[in-house]
Amino acid sequence: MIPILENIAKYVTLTPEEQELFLSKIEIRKYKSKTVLLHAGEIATYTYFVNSGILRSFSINDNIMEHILHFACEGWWIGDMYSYIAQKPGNLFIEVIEDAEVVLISKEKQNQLYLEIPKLERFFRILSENSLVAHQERLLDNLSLTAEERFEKLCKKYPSLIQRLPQKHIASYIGITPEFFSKMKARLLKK
Amino acid sequence: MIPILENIAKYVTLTPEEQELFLSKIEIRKYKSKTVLLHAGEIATYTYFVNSGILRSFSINDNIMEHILHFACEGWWIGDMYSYIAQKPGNLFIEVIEDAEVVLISKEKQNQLYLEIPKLERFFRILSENSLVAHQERLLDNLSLTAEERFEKLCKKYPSLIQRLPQKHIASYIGITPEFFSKMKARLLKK
DNA sequence: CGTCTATTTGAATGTACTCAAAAGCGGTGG
DNA sequence: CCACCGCTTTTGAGTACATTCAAATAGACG
Repeated sequence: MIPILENIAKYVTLTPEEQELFLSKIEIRKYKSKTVLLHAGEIATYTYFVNSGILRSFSINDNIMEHILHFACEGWWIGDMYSYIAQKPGNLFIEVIEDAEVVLISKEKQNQLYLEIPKLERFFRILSENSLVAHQERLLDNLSLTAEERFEKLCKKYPSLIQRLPQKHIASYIGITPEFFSKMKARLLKK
Repeated sequence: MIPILENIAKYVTLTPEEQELFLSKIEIRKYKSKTVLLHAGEIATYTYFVNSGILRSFSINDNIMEHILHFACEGWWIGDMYSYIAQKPGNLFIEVIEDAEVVLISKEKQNQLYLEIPKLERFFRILSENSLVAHQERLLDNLSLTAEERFEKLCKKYPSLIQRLPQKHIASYIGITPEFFSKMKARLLKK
């Protein structure tokens, strides 16, 4: 079974014809690690679904510090939502962390799909709602937990993903410097 | 014009009949300041749209510290999205900050509306997407900016709302203690 | 094998927190 | 109308969590 159709099937049921139509609108591409699919300042043309590998989205402030918004491995969606929906230059980079096979949906094709398969409107509504809930939780975690607690929570939530990420990226995701992350880790191991 | 219909009209066009149907599914209630519309631990039955006044959503950790997720004044939506979509006990409180008139939509009625007026599926998709973008930006702000910068950004973004909020709530929203907020404010005034 | 990047370690620093106490303010009842 | 009570805001001292900068070490990859 095609992963992206499985993903859609979690929330809405497409007929075989609809599935065919959907597949005719998407592209599948492979990317090597470190490839940048979207640069800050560009207008996002695509939303991405990951078949294999890992992607990340991040912003850079003062041309120095990277801050990771999101990771996406197998079965996850990723993109610069702001730029994609507003069709204005965004602040996010989308980059490959681990060699990846990615499904691309263009804004244009997605709008066609909304009209041709109204069920997809529901699907992407549910997707947005779930993502919103996750971001709200993460926001509250950042407001209320220490770096150590945020790290432990992340480990419990995505144990297998953590092991595939360089720790500077984990540090960036939970909002601390790589140096502090290293010290924190040493402290945790002593327990 | 009825505010909530105006809000919907921003993104989708309802026929007069659809508007009537929509209005038949909602409730309008008035609440005094400090009323709690939803307690943590309860299952959220409603999503709220604010006609007048101000509401806030927040969580409490360790039974001590409050952390504000969201404010909503005239024309804004608010609720415990997690609890509402999962229909499980949530972690958020929804409370009135300033005497308010609120439109309530129940989960049940909303599901009916999705079937009766598919355009609303689109409307709430767009609403979720916009909210997601706002939360992503706030998350990145919390990762990359100092409390002072977050405060200045908030002031620029919602100048009129700020003036209606007690500063302990602003402090909580940007993720600092009321004491530190007070000191920070004194520092900013000296400039 | 060498180069480049990631991680570790340490010292000094900064941002924000905790606790405590005082001052300010707002609403309520007498 | 004012006095009081409770809550919010301010101020200060001491502390904790996390950063910066620098340098050493370890790892990854061509």
